[in-house]
Amino acid sequence: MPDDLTRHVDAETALAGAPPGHKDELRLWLRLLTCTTLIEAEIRRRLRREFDTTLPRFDLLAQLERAPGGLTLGEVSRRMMVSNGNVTGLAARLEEEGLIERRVSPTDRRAQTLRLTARGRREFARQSRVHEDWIAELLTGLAPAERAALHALLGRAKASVRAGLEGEEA
Amino acid sequence: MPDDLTRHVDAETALAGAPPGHKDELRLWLRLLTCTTLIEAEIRRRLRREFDTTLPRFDLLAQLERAPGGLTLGEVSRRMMVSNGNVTGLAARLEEEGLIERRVSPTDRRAQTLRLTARGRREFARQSRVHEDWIAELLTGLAPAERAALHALLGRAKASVRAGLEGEEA
DNA sequence: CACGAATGCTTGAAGCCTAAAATATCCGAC
DNA sequence: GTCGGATATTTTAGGCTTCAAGCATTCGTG
Repeated sequence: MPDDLTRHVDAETALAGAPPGHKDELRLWLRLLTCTTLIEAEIRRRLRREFDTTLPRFDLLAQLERAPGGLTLGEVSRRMMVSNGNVTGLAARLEEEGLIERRVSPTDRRAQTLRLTARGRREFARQSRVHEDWIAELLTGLAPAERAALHALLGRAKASVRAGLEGEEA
Repeated sequence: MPDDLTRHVDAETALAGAPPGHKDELRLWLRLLTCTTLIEAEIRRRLRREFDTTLPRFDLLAQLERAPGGLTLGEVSRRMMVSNGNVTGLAARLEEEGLIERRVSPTDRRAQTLRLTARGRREFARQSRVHEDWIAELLTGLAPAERAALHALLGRAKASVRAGLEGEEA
């Protein structure tokens, strides 16, 4: 008879019916979270120091940069994976700073389209050039093959998570 | 109706048509961020729904659970990778809820040690059991070998990022 | 012992973020 | 046309988060 693995598991876990050994997944998640947090904190710090701006502001500008026709607040909210109310405030601040402008949609009076102003486009170009270098710099410790492998595995992880999200199986 | 974040399109997908070029590292970073954000948002949502709590609260309890002797606010702040002021407020709320207690350190009157109360220990046990299952559930789409490979690559990424952090080259 | 630097924590101002409720508009079925 | 459900946005209340400034205490060094 091979090892009796159940002897190493406490009764409570065994009774729960769930397969034990979930510590692995937990460790993976914690490491994923640590990596992201480290990079994100560093990028935030540099954005603040170099450009006196924040990551959400930068992200919103990035969304608009990629959508020359502009985006509604709702589209921005979906792409940034944040709430609608969040975008309302963010857009208000950016508009106040003259980086974006809002226009009521001609076809739908409920919706407003956000666009970069000339100044916003200029400012974002300035920021994004440097931002891209920062990211590359932080990830230079990985060989190209490692980056490719990591990208692929994260793609698998993303698919797994999406499959497990509630309210998506219907 | 509340915002339904699960329906949101992630930033990376929205970027699929972005101008090509030299953006491997950027794509990798965006995918990493997307994965983390997806999991984190789902965990936050479930914590709120099932336990009427938040991720930072849960994380702080988790830190204390792992440190039976208690931790000072500063140690908690370092382990959670958040600011001191953040922990001050978080601890105040948890203490108010009776889940943790604070005690002035006998050896250093500046420092305060945080500990779980009996109730805090019970509550965290209840939450963490389920939390662990959630994580495992979200990552079941990955084969064990994939999880191991991802864990290793993230370890490499973490090392790369740490090497690139400012003020750490000395 | 004294004093300046370092450490532990708190406070305050500002911004980020969510969920839920409220408002306005659109659209389709009758 | 009009009514009801869906959609786009804003508002509100509350929590999270940071940075910077400030207070209290400790430590190292002269």
